[in-house]
Formats: sequence, C-alpha cells, structure tokens
Amino acid sequence: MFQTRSWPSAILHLDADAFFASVMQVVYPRLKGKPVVVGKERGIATACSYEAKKLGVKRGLRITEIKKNFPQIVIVDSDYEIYALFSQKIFSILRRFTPLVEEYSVDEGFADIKGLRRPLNMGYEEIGAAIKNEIETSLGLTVSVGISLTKSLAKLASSYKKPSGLMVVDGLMIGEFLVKIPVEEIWGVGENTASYLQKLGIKTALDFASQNEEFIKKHLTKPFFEIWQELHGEKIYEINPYQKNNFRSITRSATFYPPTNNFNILFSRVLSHLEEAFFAARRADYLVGEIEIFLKTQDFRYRSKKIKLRPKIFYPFSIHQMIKQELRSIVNQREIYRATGCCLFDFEENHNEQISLFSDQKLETKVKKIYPFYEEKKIDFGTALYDKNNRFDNKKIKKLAIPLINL
DNA sequence: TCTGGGGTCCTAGGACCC
DNA sequence: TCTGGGGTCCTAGGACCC
Repeated sequence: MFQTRSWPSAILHLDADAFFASVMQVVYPRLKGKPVVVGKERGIATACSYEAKKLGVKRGLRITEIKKNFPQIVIVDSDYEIYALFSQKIFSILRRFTPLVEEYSVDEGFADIKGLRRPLNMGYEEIGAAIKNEIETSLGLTVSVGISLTKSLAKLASSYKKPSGLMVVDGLMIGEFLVKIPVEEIWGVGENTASYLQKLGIKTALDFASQNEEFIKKHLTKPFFEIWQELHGEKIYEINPYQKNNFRSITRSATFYPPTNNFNILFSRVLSHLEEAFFAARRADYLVGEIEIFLKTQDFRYRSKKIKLRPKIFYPFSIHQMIKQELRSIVNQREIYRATGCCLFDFEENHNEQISLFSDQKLETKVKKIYPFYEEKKIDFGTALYDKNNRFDNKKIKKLAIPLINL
C-alpha cells in the first residue's frame, strides 16, 4: 500500500449531484425545493432530486407507481439539450484550471491536476474547493469532488460525501479510507464480482486491496488486477482528454406493451429501430458494416442475429427484405417478446458519396427526394405502421405515410 | 428493483492454418 | 483417415458503467 503523503499523481473526479433533476430546478424555479422526478416520457424515473430521494424514491422506479404513492412529487419530461448545455458549462469551468479534462459522461468528469499547486499557489484541497465553488455559484448546481492519486480512488472519494462533498485522499490515508468502503462500491466491481469476492471473505475495499498480487491474478481477470493497482495509488487509467464524438456501436431499442409474438408487429418495430439507428449513424457520417437485430423474450432472454454488410451502407432500405428473413429465423412462435431492437457496428467514415443503393436508378432518385421528410419524422415506412391487432392503422397511414410505390 | 435505454471492454473458445 | 502441437483471428456473450 502507498505510504507517503507525497503526490506522484493527482486526479480529480467531479460528479454533479442529482444532475438531471437539479438542472430542472435551476431552469424552472417553481421546482426549487420540491421533490422532482425526471423521466416522465420514458415511464421510469431517470433521476430524482434530493427532496424526492428523501421520500424514498429511487432511479428505475415506475412513474405510475410514483404517482400513486407520492402524489406530492413533481414529475417532468427529460430535456437532453438543456443537460448538454449545462454539461458544457461545467466542463469549461473545469478546463479553466487544466486542459487535461476527461468528459466521462454528461454529469461526470476527471481532471489531471498534478503540478497545479505551485502555479495556482493552492493546495489540492483548495483547488478542489475553488472548482466546486466556481461551478456552484455560476450555475446554481452542487457537485461532489474527490481528489486522490488515481481515477479509482478519486471516484470513491467524490461519492463518499455526496451531495456537495469535497474529499481528498492522500497516500497515507488510503488504508483508513478504503476500510470504510464496501467492496461492491468499487468502480468496476459489479454485482457478480462483489458476491464472488464476498465468498472469498473480501468485504471491504481494503480487504480487496490488501490481497497480494498472486491472489488477485489467481482468482480474477485482468481488469480487476488493474483496479487493485489503482486502489494502491498506482495510476493505471490515464485521463483521456479527447472529445468523444465517435462510437463503436449504435443501439436503438424499446419495450412495448402488450408483449407479442406476432411477426408483422415485431418486424415493423425492428424496422423502425433500424431506421432510427441508421439516422444516428448518418449524423456521425458513418457507413455501417454490420448490424444485429434482437428480440427480448418475456423472461428476459435475448434472441439475436448478426448480419454483415458488404459493401458498407449509409441507408438501410436495400436490406429490408433481408432483415425480414433474418428476423423470421429467430422468431419462435412458442415465445412471447417484450422488446425489440437493433444495433449497428463496424463503422467507417463516409468519405466518398455512396455509389448506388439500388439497381434501379429511378427508385434511388425518388427515395433520396423523400428521405429528408422521413428524417424529420414527417413520414414513416408502411411496414412500421402495423397496429397491435396486426392491421394497418389506416388513420396513421393517411396522416403520415407516403407509400413508396406511389411516388 | 420483477427489470428502461445506450454504451464499452474483456475473454473463452471455435475456426482455420501450418 | 487418423494423429500432434501451436499460432492467429474472430465472434458471442458476459460484466460493467451511466
């Protein structure tokens, strides 16, 4: 274990408290001081203000349950554009102190603050307090800050005194700090690993860190050896200061009600997810080389099929029929499904204009003409319009659909 | 917690080759 | 057709995160 008060590395972790709910309280002052739950449009609580948490509401709870049991709670839709705006402001404040900032998620980030004590003429604790104060006074949000030798330690430190906490863990304090942390709270240790470790007699983060290297390597995989080193104050995870605008995969999926095994309904849902996912891919200017379609059964098992696409494609119409066949191969009439989805992989920057989607040049021209309307959700594909009873929803079609065949 | 949606990374084991 | 041993590449699925 690390045994000195010196700082061979210094990492700050910053975590906004109840971010989505707090932003709503800043933007809509009538919500100030009230119990607020965000996530109305999704049907489950995405975030809860501290006032709501006090009443016993947690993330993931169904909105209908919350309405029934807590009529005093204000339930609002999420607004990701506003969250993104506040997120940018938080990170730009952090960047005033150092350019070595990693945007880990919309409400959470890391910064490498080593070497800043002299130029700022402050200790690490003062630096943390300055950043925290700057954000809180200019944005009206509270954040929790942790500072230690590594990302893993800093993250534990920031969550230790939430909300609005500031916690500094230097090398000499690591042991006394980790003894207070249950092993399942370590970043990267999930439910499965936690219960496995508990069977080995490891209950606290200190129990974990106190094992010798052989023990860790014998019982666990590489990621846990890295976590173990991080908890010792040995910096393994670097700060990644590059803006994240590239993806390895893009997923669109949704649960529906009632669950069904009706092929037409499943197919129409898969197709609309396919269109949505490709829309997101085009926004990033990606050609797509592989797709996976999947179904989730009523008892939470997955049925999926991966399909390679050569050449890689930018628009998905040309593969609708193939998707239909592949979906047939995974739908089992004896099973009932509660959700569908699709995931795209194997991307490539779309440098050159795609050659041709269709053997029929005229059809391609027509499709390109109407596609902007589709992207603005003004039109949809006919196949996406089957209703629950396996009939076309005629009203919806009249309102929305331009059947391709009539163009 | 009777279970929402969108991601990342790692590893075991099969396929294939020499 | 059966027999080794060893390497690489790829894929599915698990585990984890917010």
